[in-house]
Amino acid sequence: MEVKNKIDETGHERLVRCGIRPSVQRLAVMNYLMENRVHPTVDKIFSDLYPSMPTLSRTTVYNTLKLLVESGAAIMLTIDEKNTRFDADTKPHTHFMCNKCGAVIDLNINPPILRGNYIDECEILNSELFLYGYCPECANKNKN
Amino acid sequence: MEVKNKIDETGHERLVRCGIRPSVQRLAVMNYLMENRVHPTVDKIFSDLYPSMPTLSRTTVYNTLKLLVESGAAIMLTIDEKNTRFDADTKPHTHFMCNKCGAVIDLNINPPILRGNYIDECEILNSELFLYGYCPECANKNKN
DNA sequence: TTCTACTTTTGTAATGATTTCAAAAGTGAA
DNA sequence: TTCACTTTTGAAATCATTACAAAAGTAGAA
Repeated sequence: MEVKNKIDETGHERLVRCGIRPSVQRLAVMNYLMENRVHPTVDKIFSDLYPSMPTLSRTTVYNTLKLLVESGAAIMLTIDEKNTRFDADTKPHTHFMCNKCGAVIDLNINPPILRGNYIDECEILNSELFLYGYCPECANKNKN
Repeated sequence: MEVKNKIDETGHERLVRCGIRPSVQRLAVMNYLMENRVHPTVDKIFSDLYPSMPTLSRTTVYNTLKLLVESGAAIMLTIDEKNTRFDADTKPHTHFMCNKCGAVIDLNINPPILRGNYIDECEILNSELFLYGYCPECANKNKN
């Protein structure tokens, strides 16, 4: 079985590879994303980093995440209607969101890779497969 | 070839079938969605209906769309990061958004139907396949 | 080292979508 | 017609995100 979420780069290496100058703040956000694979929201990232970086600004987190996504160092997920979420895993994979607790989880099924195809004359560049339902914990609670 | 977006119900029938009392405003929103299959945003729906219903409130459009989605009379799409979009077609189908002009289009490919399956112990209730790229018009413009 | 130009961060204010809420209007049955 | 209930309305509040300009940081040249 494939190792899930394997990362063979440090945050610093990822930034440099993607052409991003590694400032303290950018490194903190990049490392946070690589170490916390729960698809965190902006607010989660900010409030987790803030205690150890009390001068950190929310705007910087927004700026940095935008830069990471534009440079291909992370991806943005719109699976959660309420908040944008971010993921350091840039390889195509499938996401699941629990309707009850809101957790966003990576699933071990491959999404259809359609990049480069034309469907109904539309040129496909990328695809997202989002699944919704109950996560293992909430599915169990539901049975009782 | 399958007829795309075939509708065999009136807006009134759809509301009743879904257990929604058909007020003037609800009927207007339901009919608008059934007649305008472009996955409109809340604001688009409101501003198109407003001229012929000058007492209509934006809040009513929000309330009504929420009710339609909860009752299964429409679906909500998070394909567009900026605005929630709505679709009267509740059958599983695939959506495409143009990276350039922002148009959201139905595609003639079937998304994987996973309802009822368990994947990585997650109970799947529904799925969304979102594709991004260039729509026919924008793909052509790109070539010049 | 100091100067200078450039990049990045910061905090506040603005924006825009959505929700809250309570009053007003509408509806339907007795 | 009254009464209880549902729905609509519009204003205010909320919340995520963006704009912006000042402050801070950085790095190379003199």
